Amino acid sequence: MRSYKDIHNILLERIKDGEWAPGSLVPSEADLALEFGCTRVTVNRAMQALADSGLIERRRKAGTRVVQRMTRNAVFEIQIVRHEIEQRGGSYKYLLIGRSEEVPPQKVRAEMGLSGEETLLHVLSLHFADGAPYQIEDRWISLETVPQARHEPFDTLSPNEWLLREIPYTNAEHVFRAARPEPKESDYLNLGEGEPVFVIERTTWLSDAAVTHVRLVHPADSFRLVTRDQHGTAL
Amino acid sequence: MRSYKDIHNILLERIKDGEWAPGSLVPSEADLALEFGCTRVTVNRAMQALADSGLIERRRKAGTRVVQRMTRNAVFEIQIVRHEIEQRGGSYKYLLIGRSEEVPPQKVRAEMGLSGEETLLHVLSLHFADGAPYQIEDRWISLETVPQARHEPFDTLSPNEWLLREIPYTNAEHVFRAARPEPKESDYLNLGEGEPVFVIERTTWLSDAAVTHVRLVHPADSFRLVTRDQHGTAL
DNA sequence: AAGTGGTCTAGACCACAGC
DNA sequence: CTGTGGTCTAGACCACTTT
Repeated sequence: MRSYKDIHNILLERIKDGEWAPGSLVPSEADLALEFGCTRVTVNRAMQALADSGLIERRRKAGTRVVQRMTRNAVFEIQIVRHEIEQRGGSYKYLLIGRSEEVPPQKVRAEMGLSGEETLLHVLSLHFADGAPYQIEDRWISLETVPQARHEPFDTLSPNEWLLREIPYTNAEHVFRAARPEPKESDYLNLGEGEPVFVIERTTWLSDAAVTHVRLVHPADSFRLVTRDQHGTAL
Repeated sequence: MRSYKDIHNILLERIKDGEWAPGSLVPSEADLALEFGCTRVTVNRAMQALADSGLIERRRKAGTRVVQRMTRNAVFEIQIVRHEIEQRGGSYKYLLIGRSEEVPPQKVRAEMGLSGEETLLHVLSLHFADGAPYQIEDRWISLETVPQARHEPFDTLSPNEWLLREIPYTNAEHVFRAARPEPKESDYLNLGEGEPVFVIERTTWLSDAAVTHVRLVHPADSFRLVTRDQHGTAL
């Protein structure tokens, strides 16, 4: 018996091997159903999986083609800083530097899509790995969207961890950059002369309502972001 | 009539709104089928989509639970550098600096999983946006996996573009870092004093056979990597 | 043993886009 | 108008895993 996963893998091989070249038309579902001795629905499931991973494009009547555009997606996982460090066997420490309610600078307001001059919760903190500064977390939290944050001291639990626990679902936008550190940052991170920093800026929303904006600053010499993408093993 | 997409969205809302809290058990397929007045298969498709995007976890007999794991995925798209620049309305230029067959340094061999001392094709080139250096492409190509590359001059078509066109499918691994530029790089990119670089290292495979390893170096002051993740709009 | 998800079949109707 | 994909139903059997 051939499952739709089997069929998916067979079709995948044909694309990989170039048997079905990029841009070429592949047989119709009905034909493939005949070939594999199964229902059209089963073939459909296999093809939909391939379409989801972006390897084929399907249009009614026009049929199914192997994609020509060869853009690839890379996925990386954002997790709690503490887990990130502990997973590598490192020892983790958290330090709260400051916590206050302020009107954020224009730049932050723009990122979060805020119009007025509302005050947000501003939390500045440091994360350490094995005793060395690992990350500055400079965060703004919307008290309108997340009023519970007002009562959180953030003295032992980082905003990063608290938010990921509390907020059930979000959309996010990330910016990654290399940069020269600001003097303060250089100080906090205990950076060597001329050492750049790796900056991640993330804004998250809960159904169109901005939740938080954070600037994460890492020493370049000890930080790298890694992804491992396996296009073929999905499903 | 309720399609599986409708059901998917309804269930998604329940997770977003916290009606189904993280870690909680959600009703069985049979129950939901009753609620929505459709077949269990239809509910199954909706739930599988949610499981695929990582929002729920399903185990036979144990049932389906909203995930507690607090990680988020960010996705970015790898595309041809030329398109990246032209899409922003910039003018693109390509310059080949060097092309030779060499034994790569140990570090590259390790990344690509090469054991022997085989010679690879080494191509060094520059990509310009609006006349300014945008990216150094320092690339090694396996002539075993991609023998066609031997006959490519790469004088007008970049390896980046050629490979993305020719190689139908790969797995990839990325490393992102901030770094101080090497003197040569600083020279090629025409960097200001003390300006760091943003480095992407990518290795790709075609079914376990290493295809290529590339080091992409960008001036930090003019480069940022952006992702926009919409957890909810998939499917 | 029993409950839950995983998947298949056979047949059907619809939606869309080329012709 | 017709071919192709998109999806649903009703019923069935199987595969896990927990009890």
